[in-house]
Amino acid sequence: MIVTRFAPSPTGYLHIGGLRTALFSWLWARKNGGKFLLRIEDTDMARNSEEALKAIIKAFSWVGMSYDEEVYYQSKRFDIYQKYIDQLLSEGKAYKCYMSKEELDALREEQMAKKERPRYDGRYRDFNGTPPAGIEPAVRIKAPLDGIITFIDGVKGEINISASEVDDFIIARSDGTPTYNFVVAIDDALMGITDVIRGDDHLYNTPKQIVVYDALGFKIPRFAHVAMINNEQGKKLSKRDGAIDVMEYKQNGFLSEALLNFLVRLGWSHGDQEIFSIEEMIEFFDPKDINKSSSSYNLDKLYWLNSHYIKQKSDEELSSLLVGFGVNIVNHPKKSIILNATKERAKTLKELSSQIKLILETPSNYDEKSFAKAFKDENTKGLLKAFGDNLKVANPKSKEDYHKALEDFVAQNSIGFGKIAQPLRLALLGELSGAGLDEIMEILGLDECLIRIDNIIKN
RNA sequence: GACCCUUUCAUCUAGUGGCCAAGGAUGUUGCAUUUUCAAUGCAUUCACAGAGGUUCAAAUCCUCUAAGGGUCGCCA
Repeated sequence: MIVTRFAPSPTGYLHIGGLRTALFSWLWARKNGGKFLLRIEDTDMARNSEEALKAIIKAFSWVGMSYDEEVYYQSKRFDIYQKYIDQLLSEGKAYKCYMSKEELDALREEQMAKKERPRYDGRYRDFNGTPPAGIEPAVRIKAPLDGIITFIDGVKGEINISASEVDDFIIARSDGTPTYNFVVAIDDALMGITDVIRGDDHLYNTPKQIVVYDALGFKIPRFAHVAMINNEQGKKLSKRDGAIDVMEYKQNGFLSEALLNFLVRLGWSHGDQEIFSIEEMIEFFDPKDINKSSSSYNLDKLYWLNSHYIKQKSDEELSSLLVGFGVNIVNHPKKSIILNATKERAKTLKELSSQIKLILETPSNYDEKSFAKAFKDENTKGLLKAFGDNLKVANPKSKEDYHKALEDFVAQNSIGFGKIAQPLRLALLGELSGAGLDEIMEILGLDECLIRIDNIIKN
């Protein structure tokens, strides 16, 4: 059984980098009929934010990634960790360190000055004298002193880190609370995680966690470290960058399936295929096909994907999605004509909603430049009026009727289509570009068309 | 500074020694279509980081160089 997990710390919003590794983990579990767990890494109480936690769960539900079992909170599992700290202490695999913060800083500075990699020097590793007074000790684990820590990374291949690079790191702070690398290893082992898929900023935590696995006699899972996503400037995505908060994509009118499709192709591929339904992602995903190199994201492709998925959506789905963008056509009798007229020219739901609003709302004013352009010919108003009169007589019903009315009018007056089309569009939409005139008029109906034509003539 | 990772078009990528004078997609530009804007179709543009090896043969293997990234907390 494959068990994967996503283990964010609730210190910021979920950004697309996190969403992508979560997606990879989720796909791998679903593909194998395994489990995908959600675990909140909140051991550092001072830095937790309730809001951030809610945002993460909200984002998960938006994209439709379901997790198994309940959400695990590390802050509720301290007694478990304590047990293992005591165990390691009594087995002599961990020890108390009485070094003060100041001493530690001094040591680090000294090592930096000598151009060495800063690391704990092990001074309390075999200490059995009288501890200094007034200092609450932290607990450190005994890391191997020599040799090489090796693991096979599912993405990068064999990774070798010499043991001298891994110091006796702290597993419990002086206030008794356990630290990240310790609890991650314990939880992953206890929860039976078989595949740890995470960002490669954790690559260096892996040897530390292996030290914990070994000390506790746990089985080491498979690791797959996914390279980072960079921003368009090729720099690391920052959590503070509001534009990349997952929920902002929703607010900006992106469909979750477009975002997921976009993310799955960032660092992963399946031949030349670009469009993946969720089912196909699950079917084809394999961590072995994840790229080693980091990638930068490119909004153009997301827009392309998004318009693709907008066109795929049913009228029912689209119209209910649009409610969130201030357009309610759920029960509109001409819903499907409206959507057909507009969805081809919208890259986002936001754009779609404003296209629809343009049609549904009677224009109250006209852009000066556009007006001047469309009405630069003095006869234009007269032409529009004549067209309105013709319409009244023709009494068109369908978009074919309207089309015929237009054609007839152009033929009768021997003018180019553009002569009437541009002013008419401005009259109907208040804009010079947008949906086809036939469709717009069918949606509006004869009366509203005449009102709008009349309005612009009076302008 | 030390250690680790990475390097194919502007961007995402295919590619595991011959099928590659490098394929797909987005973007660009052009043409067609059209009442506008789109959409669509067709075409166009653009890359193996560099230098040395190994080999009959290298984008693919090896070495070095360069550039980018990551990590060095009683943060996660």
